[in-house]
Amino acid sequence: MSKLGPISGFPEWLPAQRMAEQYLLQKIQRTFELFGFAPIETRAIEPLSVLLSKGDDKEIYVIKRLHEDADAPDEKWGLHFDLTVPFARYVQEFRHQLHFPFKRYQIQKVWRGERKQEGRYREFYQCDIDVVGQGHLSVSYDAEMPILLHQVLAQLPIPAVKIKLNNRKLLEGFYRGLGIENFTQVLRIIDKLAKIGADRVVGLLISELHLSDENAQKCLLLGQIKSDDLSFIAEVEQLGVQHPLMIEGLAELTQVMRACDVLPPGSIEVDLSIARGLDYYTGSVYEGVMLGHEHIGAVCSGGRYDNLIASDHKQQGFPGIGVSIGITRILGYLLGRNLLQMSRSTPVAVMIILPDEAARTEAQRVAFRLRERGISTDIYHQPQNFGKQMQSAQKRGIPYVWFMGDVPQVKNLHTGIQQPASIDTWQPEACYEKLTITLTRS
RNA sequence: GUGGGCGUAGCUCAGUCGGUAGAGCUCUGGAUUGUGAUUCCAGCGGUCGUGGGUUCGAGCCCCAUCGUCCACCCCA
Repeated sequence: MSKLGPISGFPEWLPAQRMAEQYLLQKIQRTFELFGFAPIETRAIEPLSVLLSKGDDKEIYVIKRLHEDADAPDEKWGLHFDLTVPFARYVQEFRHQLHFPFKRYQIQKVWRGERKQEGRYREFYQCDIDVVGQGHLSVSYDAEMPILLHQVLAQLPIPAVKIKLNNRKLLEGFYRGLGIENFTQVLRIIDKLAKIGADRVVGLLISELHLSDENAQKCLLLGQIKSDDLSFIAEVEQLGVQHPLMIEGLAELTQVMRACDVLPPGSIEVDLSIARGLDYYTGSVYEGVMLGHEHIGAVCSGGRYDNLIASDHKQQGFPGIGVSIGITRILGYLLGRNLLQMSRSTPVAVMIILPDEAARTEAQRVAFRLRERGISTDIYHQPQNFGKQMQSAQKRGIPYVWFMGDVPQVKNLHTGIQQPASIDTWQPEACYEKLTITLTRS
């Protein structure tokens, strides 16, 4: 026991906080299923070769047995750093048993070796959905993603999330139309626009990538385009760049924006500075930020990947699209700033007051019956003043206490109302039955 | 990994020029001998992150180290 206390980047919550986390995870899971996604879980580890093939320079934790033979085979494993790469491997492995287009969700922990900061962890949950097609995948799925994100996030007790939308083909075509080759480098710099501003972006494009003043300006102008309607089309065309890939991207983006008409105003916008990770995205890309809390970065993100899942020699490939919700980032931030109020720190809905030891048998009989009826029930651990017992219940947020007797009574600790109650019919009021979470301020 | 800020009670922090360690909240007990939240009283709780140095004397000054936060990098 040399190392006690927290390990940096590996959060551990108190019961009330974990209940809040489970609450969010359950809401998310239910919405994923509403949209027709099926659950899977992949193992925590993958061969290093799988992780490294698409992972760029991710910080990966390598797994090793303590008593591993010195001459053990070379196969090395690592903890997965996201859920998309393991999913790609999974699809390839089980492709003959899956139905395409395959819609799946996956809610699991992932691990990254990055340095801890607010909103940034080394062990955290990702809530991931993806759709994978065989040979072809309709652009209508590109539109389903932001709609789903909005419907999931809008019902959670968190600040409003704005989803930003872009398309890699549009950007790449535009840059190619200008004769720029190092596409991903330009993306990397344009992506910083919101953070470092227009002047420094242009400066970097010229100094680091040796773009001409004119090209740097055009890249900036493209990156500065934002709109919550279709006006971005004219703005892009006005820049006078021609390229087939750009036209294609523009058309896809338009189709997605049109489909998002069902969303309330202000919940989505086109933002041509959004690039996302530099690795496998090929078309639509998404990123969501909490309004008023943009500094912690994206709380959800994703995009289309047409080449992530390698094709069978003669067969067509498996284009996919997906998004991920960073529930640990959201929750860690809100809890760290005390922006969430949980109504209780235990699932218990009613606690039975224990007058003396002789009453324990009766208390257990009452508890048995209430639990049988699906009511989370606990018995106070020792005989004590009723005041003490009630105070204890109140501190843990338990909404009701139960007084045994010839005519049993139940008291609501929120309202102070005490009434006769029967173990066969009493129900907690709906608003007190389960944990409630409220967002304070913001 | 690189650079900067900060480490004092469980939490938030004060601590003057270097002179024996403080407050609020929390927690425990009592006022209140079976019905809570308010109020009042008392108590518990610190090797001042750690190690070294300067000094008659260090929470305070110096060095190192660890932790943490911020920026870079990258991302949920």
